[in-house]
Amino acid sequence: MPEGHSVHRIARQFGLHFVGHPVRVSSPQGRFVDGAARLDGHTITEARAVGKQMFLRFDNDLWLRVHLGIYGAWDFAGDITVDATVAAANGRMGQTNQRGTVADQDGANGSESSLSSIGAPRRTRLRMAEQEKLEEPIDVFPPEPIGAVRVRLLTDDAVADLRGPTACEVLTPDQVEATIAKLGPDPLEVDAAEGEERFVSVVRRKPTPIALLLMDQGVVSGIGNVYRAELLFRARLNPHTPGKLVPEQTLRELWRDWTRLLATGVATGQMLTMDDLDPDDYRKALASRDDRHWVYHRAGLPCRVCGTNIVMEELGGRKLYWCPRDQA
DNA sequence: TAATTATGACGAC
DNA sequence: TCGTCCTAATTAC
Repeated sequence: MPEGHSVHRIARQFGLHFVGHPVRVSSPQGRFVDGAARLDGHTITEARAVGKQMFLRFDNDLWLRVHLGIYGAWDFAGDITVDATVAAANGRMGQTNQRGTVADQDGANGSESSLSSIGAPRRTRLRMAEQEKLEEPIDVFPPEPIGAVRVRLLTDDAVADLRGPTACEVLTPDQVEATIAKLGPDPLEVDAAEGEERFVSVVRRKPTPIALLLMDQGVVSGIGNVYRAELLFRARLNPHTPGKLVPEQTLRELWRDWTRLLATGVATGQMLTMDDLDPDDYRKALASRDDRHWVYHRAGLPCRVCGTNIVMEELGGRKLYWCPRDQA
């Protein structure tokens, strides 16, 4: 799935172009007709991300909860925002004048600056999932829904189509609160010190391998299989170490590193887990998933630090990648 | 054209 | 621990 960074970016897209607007809500696929009817015609008042879940609040005090699961995606079209890093990663720099709104951004460290609105309105089409992909511009607004669209949110200027979610449901405020209460801290949602204390105290009580705890959304929110593998390598921590045996200082550093990686991910739209790349390696990292990580998806390839072959094993039904030497 | 894969999570045993 | 659900892109044949 879209790990935590993507969900925050999607929530931001909704914040920019849907919050404050009345929306037509429909289910072209037909599997969310009743839910859509409860929201249709209402104005979105808030877009919020916690971990891998997004919550949209409507002015009738109902919420839409969406979890993209392993392959869900949002397709946006119309007046939407594409930031410069994503445009660059899609090889579309210099063509943005025909593609709606582009947000300027510092390339290498990904900090945001101004928004610049350029060119033809309501033309851009952007898929937001674990990656973001700029598609061919639309020629009529709104475009016909393509494929299995569970829910369509339509304003005068923008449309968002949801496909393949693992969860898409209407919730009351109490139900939203209960859902969020079950989640571990999200660095972008909680006070930094409080989040760190919650994370450390929960992990220190458990005999479970740290690799499983990092993926447990009740322990910490937003980490998926890529960030999990990369965080453990960055900490040079053996994935099988029981939570209670990980030194407290290491756990604090893990939390802070997650905070950093998440911020970078939200800023750039990419899971860039190798720091301080030179410009050439940075371009490679943007261009290819396989040049972006220390260990993820590198089974059998030499470790970038020590040259030992990266190991892949199944743990809890998911693939775990790690360096048996550096993370001994 | 079919099989495979994917950055989740849940419920039944 | 296993099966199941949701969809699309990629790879194999």
